[in-house]
Amino acid sequence: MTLDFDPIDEAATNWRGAGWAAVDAMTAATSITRAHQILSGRIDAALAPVGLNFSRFEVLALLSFTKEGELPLGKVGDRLQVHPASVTNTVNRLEADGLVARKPHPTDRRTTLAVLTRAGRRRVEQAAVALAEIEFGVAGLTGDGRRSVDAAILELRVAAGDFVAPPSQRR
Amino acid sequence: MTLDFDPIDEAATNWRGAGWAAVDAMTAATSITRAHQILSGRIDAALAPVGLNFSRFEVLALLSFTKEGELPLGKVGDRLQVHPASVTNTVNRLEADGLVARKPHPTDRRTTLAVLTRAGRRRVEQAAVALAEIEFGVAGLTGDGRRSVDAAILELRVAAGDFVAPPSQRR
DNA sequence: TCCAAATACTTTGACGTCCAAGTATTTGTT
DNA sequence: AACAAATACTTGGACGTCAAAGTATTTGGA
Repeated sequence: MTLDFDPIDEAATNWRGAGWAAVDAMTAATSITRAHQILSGRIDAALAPVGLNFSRFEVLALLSFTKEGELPLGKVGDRLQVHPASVTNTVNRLEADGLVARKPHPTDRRTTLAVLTRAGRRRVEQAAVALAEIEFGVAGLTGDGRRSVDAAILELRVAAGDFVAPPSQRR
Repeated sequence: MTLDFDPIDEAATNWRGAGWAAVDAMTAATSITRAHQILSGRIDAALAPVGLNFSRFEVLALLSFTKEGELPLGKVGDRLQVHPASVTNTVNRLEADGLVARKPHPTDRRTTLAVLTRAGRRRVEQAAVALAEIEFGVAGLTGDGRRSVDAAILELRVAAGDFVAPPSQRR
């Protein structure tokens, strides 16, 4: 299945040949798309034995960082930048596995809290270890590569309005 | 919805606080994941008025680069790095829209060819223009940023075995 | 005080992706 | 020549994502 040429390089050549514009933008977008494919495959493979996928892991990790191990579902969606319906779905599955529980908000009855259970806390620790072992799928990226990816994508995220204040200090 | 802090920066702080390893790998992976989210949202939005999504566009573009405007479904999957079942699904929809047609392979009866129709060729041209207009969603990335993303991800793709020969010359 | 608008979550449905299994055909070996 | 293995595609099922609509509750004015 391995090709004997760089498919992105090839695509760039084809685009130029067809007289299509924005070739450098196309290669950047394609690179990012392919990188995501690679990472997500590796990450889900590493998490499968632990009984999680990346979405579920992200929710558990987020909860584990809070003081009480709980957060309104809406906040979870905001922080992870996913659709409310996806949060509902993810929390449903985590709840079915006993890794989080739903709890009514003490003062706002519209709101539901996701609470990390003891099992959930154990599980997220295992998952963090599993992910660290595979370096989050970025094995192959050098330190320089990682930093330049972070920096470049920071521009993109800021331009996309992910957040407003300048980053305090990215290390 | 816009946060007043960088969520990835925040995550890095939390990970360090929890004593979890591979923080720099985590931020790189998260950056790429988020970048993909941003791009794919912008790209699909730009393609929707044209009546395509990115997968369908990729298939049409690939076909348009071939001499005859046709390719076996398996080759399509190889080049676009997607699962055979996804190719079947995508081609089904393109066929329903009259943008490609299926045709038996002249000598190998196991194989099916996807052939670009005249409507398909018109459509892919429109889509290419629409994508160029939004710079493939990477507006916000400078030229330097695009080049460094390409270069870094090239390492990753090579390490992942996407292709074997060294890139001829990535500009 | 009252009520329209905003907010929070869930439900339903359309799509997309992958895996696993099934069918058809070709290849490679004996 | 015969047949097991490989190849090519499709089908069906599990999951994930989002959009739109529905329900419940709270907010902010008039």
